[in-house]
Amino acid sequence: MNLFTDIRALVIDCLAAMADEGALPRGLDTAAVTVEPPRDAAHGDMATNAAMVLAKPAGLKPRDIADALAARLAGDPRIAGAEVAGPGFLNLRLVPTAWQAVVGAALTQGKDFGRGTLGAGQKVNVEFVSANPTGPMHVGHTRGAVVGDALASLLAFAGWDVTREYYINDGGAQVNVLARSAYERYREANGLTPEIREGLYPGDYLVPVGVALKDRYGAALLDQPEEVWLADVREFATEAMMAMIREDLAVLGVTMDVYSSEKALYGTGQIEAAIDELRSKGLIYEGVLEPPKGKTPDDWEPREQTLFRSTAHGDDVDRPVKKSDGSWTYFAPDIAYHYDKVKRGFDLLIDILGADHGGYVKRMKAAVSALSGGRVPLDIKLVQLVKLFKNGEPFKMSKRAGTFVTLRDVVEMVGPDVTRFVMLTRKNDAALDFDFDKVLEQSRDNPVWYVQYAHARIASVLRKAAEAGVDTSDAALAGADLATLDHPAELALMRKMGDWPRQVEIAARANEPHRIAGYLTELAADLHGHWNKGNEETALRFVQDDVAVMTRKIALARAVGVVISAGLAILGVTPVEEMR
RNA sequence: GCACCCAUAGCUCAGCUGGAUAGAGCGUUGCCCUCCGAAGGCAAAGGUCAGAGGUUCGAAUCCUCUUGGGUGCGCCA
Repeated sequence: MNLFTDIRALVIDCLAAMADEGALPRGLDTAAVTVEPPRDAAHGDMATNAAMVLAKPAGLKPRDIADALAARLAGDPRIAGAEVAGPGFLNLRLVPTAWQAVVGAALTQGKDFGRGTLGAGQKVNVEFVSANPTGPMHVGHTRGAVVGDALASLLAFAGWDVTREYYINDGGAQVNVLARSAYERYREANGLTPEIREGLYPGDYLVPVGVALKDRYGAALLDQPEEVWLADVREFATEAMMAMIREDLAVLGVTMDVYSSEKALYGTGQIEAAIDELRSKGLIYEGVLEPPKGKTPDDWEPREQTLFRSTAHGDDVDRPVKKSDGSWTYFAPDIAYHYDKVKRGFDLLIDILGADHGGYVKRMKAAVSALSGGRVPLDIKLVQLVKLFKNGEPFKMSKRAGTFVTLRDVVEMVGPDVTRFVMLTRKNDAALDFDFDKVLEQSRDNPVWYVQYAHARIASVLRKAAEAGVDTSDAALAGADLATLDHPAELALMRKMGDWPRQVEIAARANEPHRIAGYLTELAADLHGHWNKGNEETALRFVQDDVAVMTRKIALARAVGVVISAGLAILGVTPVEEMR
């Protein structure tokens, strides 16, 4: 149930009825009509802009439309009052039972409360992490992983058919570097001194890979030329890295539906097919690119290349798909990969990338636009970097070459729940400060703690109520008589809960899971505020002497708890029953 | 040089994809605190939404330009 869409539908119905009676012209476009909570709660429960939006096309004064609409809306049993305000806003007040029904809905629907139909079952592919399989995941990947996973959950909750996907960059030069690095560790495992030359990966996470290589090959690969061992070692090392990455993701609570391999695109004709598809649309040609103005590389020389006419689909310059030696650029397999996603029938593609890939956005959108004939939108979310702090001081791990702050480090220090929540407190395109101490702090300004504390408090009163003989099952609470739950503070809390389905929709529409974290923080603040009011006004407390009274109060508390846990579920955070 | 992102209270940030008097937290100031669960509560002060134009009934939000920061710019992915 979404009270806001319900009331909006009512408004639209009333407008249609007014048109039938000649009070409004027929055929007005009502798409811009909104029903939202007013900025100032004193204005009422909901506000609609209908009169202002329609005034011009209808050739009427906003005031006149608003008056007529108000009169008509007042006839609905859910509407307790409708008054015109400001430039033509129509402020609505709902009868208490309308809000009390939100509590009932939360209790009956449980974790499904707020689930929406915005996605209408359409297929969306969320590609995220896609870290090179050359080492453990670091903090930057962590944020991408969390944002992608939460976005996927959010879209699923909003009615999309979601696929979580990881693209393994196992086809480029960097996996050869990995192989050479692993080979040195293999030599080391055989008692030789490794030669970690400049440009190789020095991290000691490859030491066990070297040992494993020795277990498999013994000394057979020693003193052999690279041609002999490169492919085998590369495959072995890549698999080892992917196993490690999967474990890292598991630690964070992320499970992918599909792992796609770049390497698998080579030699199968898929890249050629994708480029041919573009060629058939006249978007592939041989040409020479201009050097970028103001920053000409030292070794620049004009070169004829195979180019994709991405400018025909909104890019700034055309992009090469083949290197000068005739091999594919990294862009070519990416085109093929996205072509594959289009062919798999997705209605929407989302890529989560690091902000350093910003220059990549336009060309990829151009490619998807061209390959899908404009059918499939590609939304690319750039995730900004995470700045680590410890006690307010910038935090760096030991300077030893090859060591950096890994996903594993972060999760081991603060736990997956805190990691995830904090990563979702900022919009993806803004840099995030992550302070190892502050995220564990038990205080008002730590949103993780604040939201969890609210949930724990609710769990606490539920336990108390159960001890006092209240049946605290959701089914029983849903049957409580809520009619007397009409204190302004209680109704305010219900209004906040009633906004939950709407927040889900807003967040899903914008592909912005961080909004869920923001909403939960607000809901927690309201719960705590309500709790504090109970200190003065005992009638507002959840725990009451009279069992019947307590049952209704507990129903309200539990309903808030349901919304918090539904929200946390989207973020992938486990709600706690008690604070320790 | 070009492209993309960012700029909101002293600090850290929200801000419903155009709505009413721009909101929280921290910090500051002043009161109150044996209260279901302690890790506080209430209130006040604090703003040229970087700047200038424009679109609109209405702009922090959209467009243009300027300033200041970040990222990227053929044969790396």
